[in-house]
Amino acid sequence: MRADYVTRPREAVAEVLRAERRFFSANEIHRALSRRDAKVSLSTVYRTLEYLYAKGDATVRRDDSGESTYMHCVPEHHHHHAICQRCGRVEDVDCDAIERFAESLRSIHGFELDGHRMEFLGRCRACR
Amino acid sequence: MRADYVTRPREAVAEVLRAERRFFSANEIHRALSRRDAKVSLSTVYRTLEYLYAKGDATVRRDDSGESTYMHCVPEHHHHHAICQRCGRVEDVDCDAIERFAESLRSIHGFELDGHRMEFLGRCRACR
DNA sequence: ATATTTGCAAATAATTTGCACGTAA
DNA sequence: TTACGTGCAAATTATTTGCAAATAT
Repeated sequence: MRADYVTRPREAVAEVLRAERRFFSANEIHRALSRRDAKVSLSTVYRTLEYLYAKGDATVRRDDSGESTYMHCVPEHHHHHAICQRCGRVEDVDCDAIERFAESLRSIHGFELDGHRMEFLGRCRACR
Repeated sequence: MRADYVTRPREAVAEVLRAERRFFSANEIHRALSRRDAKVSLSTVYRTLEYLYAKGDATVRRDDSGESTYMHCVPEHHHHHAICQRCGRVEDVDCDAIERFAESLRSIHGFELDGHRMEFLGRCRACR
């Protein structure tokens, strides 16, 4: 893993990410920083996102167009996301029932489970 | 949508897809065809996959590296996939309970649901 | 005949990499 | 000081597109 140097570009990228609870593409972050004083090269944005992800400070998600998008996060228990298709805001969805169901796959299909992934797409309360 | 001309490239791509119940990348299909007599250009493979998808004869999935992968399918009810991480074989997972849970999101989070996506990753019975 | 697909080469778009230079520790 | 991050330009990878030639109807 990369060393934990505290640098201006890293702080700048992390700040953009922390500003809103939604997924950002490398490009969005790059453009956001270009608008302000804080110019950071696109490749550094990519490297920083990778770094933050490795550190556990960000989650990744491939959107439908295949772009990687990143969201700030704090290390926490396993959960799923409800993503608003209008404002992009992300809500966490906890559900032990789903976890239990996932486990039951083993008996239903003889499927040894390593992991699972779920996403709920729709409109949040505010955007409805 | 594209017209339903029956052509050698289309038949060839569909044949590869039908041969195994797993997701194929455009490249895999292209290489598979190159090995045999049936050479088809990579761009045609892409166009054909898009065509098959539009027709409802294939499903798409972005794998973790961001590549689009396609699997042959027949029009059927909504379900989820259990994907073997070793052989790539895909099993369908039906679960009304999960559907109901997804719907309940509306009351739990005030989230108006358009759709949801789930994937189970692990080892199938044969690969365990 | 004529609409449509195909192959090829060139264009895009997202991402990665090599390397000289700047900077945090 | 010196190990490590940064910027830039070039490379890579997946995918798309324009267009003339081939083919299905």
